[in-house]
Amino acid sequence: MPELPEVEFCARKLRGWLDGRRIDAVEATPGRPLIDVDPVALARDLVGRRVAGIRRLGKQLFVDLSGERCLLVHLGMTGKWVPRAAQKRKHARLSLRLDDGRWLDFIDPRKFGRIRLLRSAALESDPEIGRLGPDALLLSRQPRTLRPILQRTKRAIKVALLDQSLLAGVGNIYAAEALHRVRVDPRAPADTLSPRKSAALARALGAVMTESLERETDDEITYLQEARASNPFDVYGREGEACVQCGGEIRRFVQQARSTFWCPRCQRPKI
DNA sequence: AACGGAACCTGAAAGC
DNA sequence: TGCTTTCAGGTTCCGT
Repeated sequence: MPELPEVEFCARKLRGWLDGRRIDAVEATPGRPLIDVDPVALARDLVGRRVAGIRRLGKQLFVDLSGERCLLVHLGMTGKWVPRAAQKRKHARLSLRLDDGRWLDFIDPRKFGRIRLLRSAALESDPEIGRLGPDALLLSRQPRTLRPILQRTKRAIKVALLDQSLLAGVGNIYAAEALHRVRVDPRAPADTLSPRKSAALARALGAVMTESLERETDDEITYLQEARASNPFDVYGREGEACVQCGGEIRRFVQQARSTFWCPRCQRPKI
């Protein structure tokens, strides 16, 4: 599923496909992932605009457009942008024809994505955007800045890492991977991590996300649950297998209604 | 504030 | 084989 590295990968691809292009035609299907947007009105509002840049904050994508507009895109669980090959892909929800004649399709089988068109001036005051914490990848380069963020909550560290208002971009997979790498119990209260562990965790988050990003070489990203994907992770999806760090058995439990994978042997509740 | 649970969605995989 | 159930997880919302 798209977490920060997958969204960053998407942003980089979009820069190549979209940046500087003019939108000449639009096709959109009503309902999700369009939120409170009439497809016809959206098309009318998009056509003729030129793409001024692509930005990312956490899992949010910002396609900056001429005329002080911004197309906000959240990939949700299954969203991805793909250049159209022979014909429009199944599950295409929004399609853009660019001034090079090519079509770009946003496909999203499960419709968990979100797409909105906003005035640029309205971005900061938007509740969804304004609430986001600092970007996790940027923060990982200032490892000591994580501690004060974790000090703000007593919730379990795994749960805190998924809170986008504390830190933007970390999802279920990378939270588990980073905690495993620094051998922190996912149940440990966030505010009990020492300065040393907090900094190590920040670096581990940066490392696991960067490594994932470097694995992406194709034009189209393959999400983990899709048929062709093999599991590149140390603990995620590896219940019952041996821990690569200590040989212990990887276990799974449900935390805040989602799976947490961990090694009870090397991720001890010490802190 | 924190937490559990449900809802939103569909396809793949597992179970029968 | 074919039908049914379960599971996946980003986000929001609701009740406790």
